[in-house]
Amino acid sequence: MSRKPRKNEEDNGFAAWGGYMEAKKAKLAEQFSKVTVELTNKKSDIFNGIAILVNGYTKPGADELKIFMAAHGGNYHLYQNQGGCPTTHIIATNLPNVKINQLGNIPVVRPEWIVDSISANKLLDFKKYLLYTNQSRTQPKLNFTVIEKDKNTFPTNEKSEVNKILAEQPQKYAKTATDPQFLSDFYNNSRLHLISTLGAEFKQLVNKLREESNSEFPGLEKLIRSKTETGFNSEKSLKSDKIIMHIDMDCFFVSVGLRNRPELRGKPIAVTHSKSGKSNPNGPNRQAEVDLYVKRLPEGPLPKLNLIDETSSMAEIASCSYEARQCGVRNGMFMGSALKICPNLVPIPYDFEGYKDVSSVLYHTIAEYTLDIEAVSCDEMYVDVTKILKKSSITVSEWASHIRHEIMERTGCPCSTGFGANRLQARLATKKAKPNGQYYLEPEDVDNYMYELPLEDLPGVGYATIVKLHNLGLKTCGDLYDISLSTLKNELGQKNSEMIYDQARGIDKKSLNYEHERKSVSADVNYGIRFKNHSEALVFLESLSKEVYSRLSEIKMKAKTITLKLLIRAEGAPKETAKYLGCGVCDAINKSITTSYYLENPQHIFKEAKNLYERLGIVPDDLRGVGIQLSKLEKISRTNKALAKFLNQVSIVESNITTRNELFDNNDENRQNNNVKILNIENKNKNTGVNNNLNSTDETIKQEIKSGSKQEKVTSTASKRGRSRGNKTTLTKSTSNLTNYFKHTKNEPSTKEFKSGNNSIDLNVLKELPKDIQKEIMEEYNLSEKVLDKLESKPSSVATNVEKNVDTKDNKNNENKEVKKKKGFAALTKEELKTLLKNWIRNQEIPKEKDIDMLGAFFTKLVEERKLEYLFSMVNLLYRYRL
DNA sequence: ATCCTCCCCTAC
DNA sequence: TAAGGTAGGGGAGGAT
Repeated sequence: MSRKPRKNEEDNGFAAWGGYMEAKKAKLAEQFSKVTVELTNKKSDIFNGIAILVNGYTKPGADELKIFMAAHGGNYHLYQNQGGCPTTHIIATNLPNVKINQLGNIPVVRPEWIVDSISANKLLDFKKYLLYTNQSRTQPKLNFTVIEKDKNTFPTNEKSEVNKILAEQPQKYAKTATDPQFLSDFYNNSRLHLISTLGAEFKQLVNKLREESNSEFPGLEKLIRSKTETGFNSEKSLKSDKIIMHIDMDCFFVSVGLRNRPELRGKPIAVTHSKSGKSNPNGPNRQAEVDLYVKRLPEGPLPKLNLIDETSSMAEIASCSYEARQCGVRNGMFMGSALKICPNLVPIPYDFEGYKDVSSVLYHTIAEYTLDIEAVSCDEMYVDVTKILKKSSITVSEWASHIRHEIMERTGCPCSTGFGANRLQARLATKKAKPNGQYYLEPEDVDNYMYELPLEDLPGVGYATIVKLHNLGLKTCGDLYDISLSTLKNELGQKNSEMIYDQARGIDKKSLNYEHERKSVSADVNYGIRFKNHSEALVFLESLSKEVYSRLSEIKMKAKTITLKLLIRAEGAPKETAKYLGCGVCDAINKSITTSYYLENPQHIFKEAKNLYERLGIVPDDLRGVGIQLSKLEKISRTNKALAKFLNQVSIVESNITTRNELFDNNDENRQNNNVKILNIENKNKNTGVNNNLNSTDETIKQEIKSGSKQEKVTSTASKRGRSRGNKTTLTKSTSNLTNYFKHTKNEPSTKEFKSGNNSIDLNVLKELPKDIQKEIMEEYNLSEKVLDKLESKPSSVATNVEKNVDTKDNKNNENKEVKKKKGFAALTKEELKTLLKNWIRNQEIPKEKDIDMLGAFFTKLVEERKLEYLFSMVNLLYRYRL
């Protein structure tokens, strides 16, 4: 029964690794402490010819690695083979299965390679830093056989539906969603995806900057100083309570693309995937699809479709220059169509990294003046400049010139700014200011300006709304002045009518929203979806589940509602779409379910998505689009509060140990009082269990514990079940409850478990419990002592989900051990975590704050995921090794 | 009334 | 060839 700590095993614990990184980081601290606005000084050329792509979470993080590469002559790729330049190395510490098949023959290297190379001031051999030591540099380009090989090469989940079905795949892949590489290929090339994700990122950035702000604005201070020097004309008073600025980059993608192509300035330019303006001459006849599309449009003016012929490119124009707009070219137009009205139109490729960089500079530039920013998208925001104008006493026009000049200087891209008393007026002013201009729609001009304004210029008035308004005979905002609100309501509904009614008069009651709160997370693919059968569709659904989960976990949230969004080929629509691999004319089917538990891992999401999919009874052949949306979101506990939260949930009933600090305070007095009696589980996460069969009365177990001088208040569902309780809880009763817990919270059976009727108990957990509790459980289950003795001789390994992906054969491999440590607690084996905790306690080491937070987060996760067996054994260890 | 689900619409 | 995503506001109509 002895659970003595093994000696000297794995002395390179987490703390040691942390120290390693700290030392390296300290040395290079100045290089990444600055915001990305500042260009890092070139330090060396050691990474000449190296182009890295960072995959997933790494330490140091992607932002830091990016700066390292920039400072030492290397390239940083946002997506594979960016700009036609081959990616030479993938940097990762933890590669989810979903991404393994996407890497081709590019070596996957741990980030220490970068850090160590910089420390050594020379390029070290990356082979020593390979994430997977048996990865071959000479692997041929991704094909079926390689996928098979990869299956053996990388640790993958045997049960994975993906792998099962991959094995049944035919030898040939189209560039469709059945290709394992498809999802990343698609997202790496989707402008709309980029726009969406960047938009969300910058909203988050504003939140973060506001949170971390020390209320110092160096730009503003400098402006105030220079104003007194140069004697700007001061403005006595502002024309409205507030002055709102709307700022928008001019044809953003084009401007970024032209930074390094000055020779193209002044020409009609289009950012598009199409190079030749032509599509496959053997493609399908397009007329049938166009006809059907027109047929399904609402009554009203038709969009321009006459420019589509059988071979012109249907690649969309993401952004076009003002010269192109003069010919009638518009964003979103097909390249082939645009070329017909503008034969000189010059196509330029996307530069996704450039967009990101320029956006970042834009936001950080504004943030030097104020944080009263509402991010709209990567190239557009609203800013309350009232304070800026008051403090610096400059005019709207002076400020506009100043900030536009600064943005041009720092980004190389022009922007336009509009000003007004509210966001609507500011926004309309920007429209007038463009391109590369500024305009202040002053209060006294608003009425005149609005009267003439076409209704389609109002934000929120799009195609469908304008059709309805035109059908009512309404063209301009002025036309609305003669109409009653109720007439409008019949067509447009309550809120929309009020909004348009107000806006037509220049009124906008909505104030700027500085703190953005996410309400949903989704991942949609309506391109390249061509499935022959349900299996293919489900494989894709599984990878999409992982994708949407990774987005959910990035924002540290969990969800209660999942919506499956499908596009189905419309009746009569040709099977082969006009646009290559497009979705064609479709009907949308959405189905959602609100779950009784939190969706917080990819398995949950896939399970529910699969259910919804099956319930919809789709013909897989007709599927043209798939999306998963998660809503009813809730924040997962913040990591820095995680341990505290955990300790509230699981009160450690031990004489003096009640707080986080005391838990790790290893003084002698405490050690003597460590007569651990029982864990007090206060289950606040009623609905977080993965186990749907959880008996609700067993969900909440609260126990009153007598703990030294402290006595805690109790409300227990045990009493509802008629259990006897007093204000003292005896060991026996507590243990009963604990035993009960084991019976009902088991989600998936562990590898080693004992069945007793419908109940099962994990022997490894049992083994970790205090002896007296063990005894009682064993009595209840009629287990003999021999069971545990047997176990004692074998290495302990509880098969929890936490460990499933860890390849045990790697345990002897030091390099891989180090890898695991970097992944955080969730990826450590039980033994490794045990050793880590043990070392902390034995060495009387006070763990680093971040380690404690990480541990707390990990424990909280275990509670929420109902991996209580694992949790109990870990917590128990904390006490045990203190004895 | 108020909520929920399933849409539709709009914006970038 | 081509990369037709994503979040949020809101309405209709049924459930409570």
